[in-house]
Amino acid sequence: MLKISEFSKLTQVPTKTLRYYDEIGLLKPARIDPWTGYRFYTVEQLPRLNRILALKALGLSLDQIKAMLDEHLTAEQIRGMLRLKRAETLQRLEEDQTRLSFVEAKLRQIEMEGTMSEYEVILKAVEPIEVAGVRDFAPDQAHISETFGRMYGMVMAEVTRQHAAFAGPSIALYHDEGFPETHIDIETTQPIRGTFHEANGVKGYTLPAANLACTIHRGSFQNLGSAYEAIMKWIESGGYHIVGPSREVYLQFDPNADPNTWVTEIQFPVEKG
Amino acid sequence: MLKISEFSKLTQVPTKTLRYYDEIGLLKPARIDPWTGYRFYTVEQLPRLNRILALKALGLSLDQIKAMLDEHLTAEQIRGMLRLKRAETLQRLEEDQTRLSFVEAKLRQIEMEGTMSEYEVILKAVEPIEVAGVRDFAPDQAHISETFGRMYGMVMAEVTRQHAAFAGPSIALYHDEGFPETHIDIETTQPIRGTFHEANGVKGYTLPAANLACTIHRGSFQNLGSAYEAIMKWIESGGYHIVGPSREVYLQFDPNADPNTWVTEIQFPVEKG
DNA sequence: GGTACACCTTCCTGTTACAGGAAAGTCAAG
DNA sequence: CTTGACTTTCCTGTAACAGGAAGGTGTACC
Repeated sequence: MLKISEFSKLTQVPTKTLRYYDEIGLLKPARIDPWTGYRFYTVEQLPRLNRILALKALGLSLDQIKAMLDEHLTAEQIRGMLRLKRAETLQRLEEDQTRLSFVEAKLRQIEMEGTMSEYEVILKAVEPIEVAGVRDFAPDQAHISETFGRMYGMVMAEVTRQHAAFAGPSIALYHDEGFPETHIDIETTQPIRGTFHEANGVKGYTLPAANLACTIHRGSFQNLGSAYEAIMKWIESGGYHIVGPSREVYLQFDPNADPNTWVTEIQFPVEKG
Repeated sequence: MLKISEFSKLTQVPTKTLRYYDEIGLLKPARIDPWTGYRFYTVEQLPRLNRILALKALGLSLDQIKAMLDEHLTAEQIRGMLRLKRAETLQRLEEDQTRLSFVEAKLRQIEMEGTMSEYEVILKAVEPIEVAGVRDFAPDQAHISETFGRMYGMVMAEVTRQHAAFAGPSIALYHDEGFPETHIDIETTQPIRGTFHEANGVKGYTLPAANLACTIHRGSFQNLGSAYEAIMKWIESGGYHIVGPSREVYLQFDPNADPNTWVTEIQFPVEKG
């Protein structure tokens, strides 16, 4: 018969933990003095405690351990729990690996620039988006904004004509990889709710679901470049690659207002590996 | 001005989380209607939220993020936090790797044997232990127990003669690697408290601190073999290796009692890699 | 026999980053 | 005016304990 502190010294398990295991019924003392309430353990309880510690080292929860020890599960059930745990561990492993490369990238960046970056890139999964839109070529970089305006006007006219309800800020897509000088393949869309019929060159369709690497840019479009750079760096340092056209979401855009009030989100569909 | 659910849809962050961030002062709404209490956000707050999410993705706590954003730390402090996080992540990564190999080993074992094993092996770190002991050779396997008895008698006699206080169950050490047939290098020790002077062939010294792979065996010493096997398998599957003599701790041993009551812990000092 | 000190008990709080849900007030559409 | 979608605050629960308070116990020592 060992007092709790003796058992604790023997097993390296703190008394707090032993009392907790008693409380949740995972490891009851061999005897409890009914008068003083003192807990007494025996060396015969060591194998059980060892089993508990071993299963805990595998990452199982105390609830699971209790089930494994007390409700003598079938081998199949135990296999199931272990397979699940294996999958979880594997996933956490991969997450931690990307986390590690991001931390290291951020460290390098701070070493270089001496400060936190202006743009923070995050990954988000978006659902498919129903839109009305047009896709066309801008003749060259100098006429992008003009072409855009024309395309956007077409979309707006048709959306209002069909009384379609807006379902969020408008989104532009850039289908080229890189930044070609001429024949720039761009697309202007407006998310809508409800049905939409193709008319006057404006089509109704759905932007696919995607995992997007995103960042937010504030101010005029002239300085979008560094936002794009930040995303590129992020994609590279996380081991991702681009799997579709980039998007620009015009969260706040009024051509008549001060460009400093404009807010744009830049998004690149990416995949791991 | 966006209501909380609109901001939530825009950012993919649940309203619960936004309210929580408000509560802890991490992201206050741009305006709170003083009459209704409704929270209102603006797109200008997106960059801050993005920064929060990006830092969270690096594994930083909300407290740390708050400090980074609000108490504009020096670049040096930020570097420190990131370096710490890098170290933590790296460690978790390694832990998860060994955890994964253990889970896989256990899975294989269950596939083979169809049940949980009798012996569970755990790793524990032990402090140095002051002992009185003798080391000698047993002529062959058949005379181990006899030699042991003689050595143990010597130790006990000298410990009681010097009035040294016992400090735990006695420990045997096996210095050979493998199991030689003759000239077996064994050591018998008794942990004690206080000073001890070498006399009659019994020395006082200290067993070194170590990381030990341990398991508990119940019953007579004849069946110790499978306990040793279990530890060996564990050591191999975890990528450890043996770095010193194995120990047997006689937690409960009375030669006159039923051997089924005996409890022995087997320990191998190990290191990673 | 008293006392100091180590040890034991129960009970309460705090940890992290929210999730679930109840009760009650608010807003816009039909 | 009603309905339904939203909003608020507040309470509880999560996992596995750690820290500490208040009060009872055991024993060694003077």
